[in-house]
Amino acid sequence: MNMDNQRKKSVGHKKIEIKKIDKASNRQVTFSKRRQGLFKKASELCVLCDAHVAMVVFSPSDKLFCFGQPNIDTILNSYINETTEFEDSKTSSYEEYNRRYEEALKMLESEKKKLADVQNLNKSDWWNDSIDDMSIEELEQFMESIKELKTNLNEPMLCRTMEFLDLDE
Amino acid sequence: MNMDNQRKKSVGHKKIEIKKIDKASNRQVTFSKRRQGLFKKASELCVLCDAHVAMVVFSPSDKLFCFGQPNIDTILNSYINETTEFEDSKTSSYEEYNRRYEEALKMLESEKKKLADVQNLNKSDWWNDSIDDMSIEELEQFMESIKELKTNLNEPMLCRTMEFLDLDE
DNA sequence: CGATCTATCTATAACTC
DNA sequence: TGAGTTATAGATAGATC
Repeated sequence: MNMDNQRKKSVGHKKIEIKKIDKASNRQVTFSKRRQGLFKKASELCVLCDAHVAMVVFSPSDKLFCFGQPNIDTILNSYINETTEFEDSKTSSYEEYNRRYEEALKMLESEKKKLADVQNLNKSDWWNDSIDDMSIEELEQFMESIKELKTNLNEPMLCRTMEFLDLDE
Repeated sequence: MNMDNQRKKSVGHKKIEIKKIDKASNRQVTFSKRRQGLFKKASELCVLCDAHVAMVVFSPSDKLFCFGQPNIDTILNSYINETTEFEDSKTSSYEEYNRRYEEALKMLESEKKKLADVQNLNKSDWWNDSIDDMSIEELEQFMESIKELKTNLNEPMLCRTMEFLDLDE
């Protein structure tokens, strides 16, 4: 059965016991490979099943890896909201403060982002941005904008707009 | 090679394409199985490599599943500390968390206020403004905007834009 | 390190009960 | 539905470069 062991380039992978890998170098290699695999599985789960996954991984050497589909912070936010809803008064104060702190931070981040967005929008440079950078939602909103704008346009303006859209190139 | 197909109890698993599973029941089944598999892999990674993993999963029907080794909140907290600029990530006292929570709340309030101000300042989103209020220069600039925008629009978007401008009323 | 290889092990798609 | 079965697809341990 293994008479030709001598010509095998590799023994293939052996069954391993699930316990901490002793040798640090091996542990690091295995971590890299399996972390990759884990993220791949997570992304497949998202695509196949329309699920949302957020994952935070600290390596043996405490390096940070994240995965988030569609967006890690959004999902963590949902998680925090969902869990704080239930366990309002029965969690320990420590955990409770942790949660509320996290929540506040997340909201802070989100508010900052909104602020940045608004300020950006008002830089009056929006028309120079490539639409390639727009998300679906942004595009939808953009279409809505165009539509509403139209109702505000007077006749001459509309004509000129049409011209521009139609003519060059 | 497959002469005894008729006695196979199962065809085994077929290669599948990674795209959203159409049939909802299949999607749910696949979700359950793969979610289990994902959590198992995560736990193996933790044990084998001494890693820390936190995972939050929302099913297609938005049911929540969590995984955390050693503890999901601890890890998420580390993640938040790591990704935010706060430097003292190893404080752990109750008072410290409380202080930071209050601090975050204050910042949150301030950010919200700024946001409100900015939005107020620009109150009307531009597309809701009547063009009656625009100066000649603004109108010229607006036309230039439309023109430049057009060069950035892809075909489908342009069509939809034209539709909107053309259709109603 | 990190990429590649390959024999094996493991996860799982389709099926049955 | 949920749990079990089977054969195949996919992940990966150990080696090599």
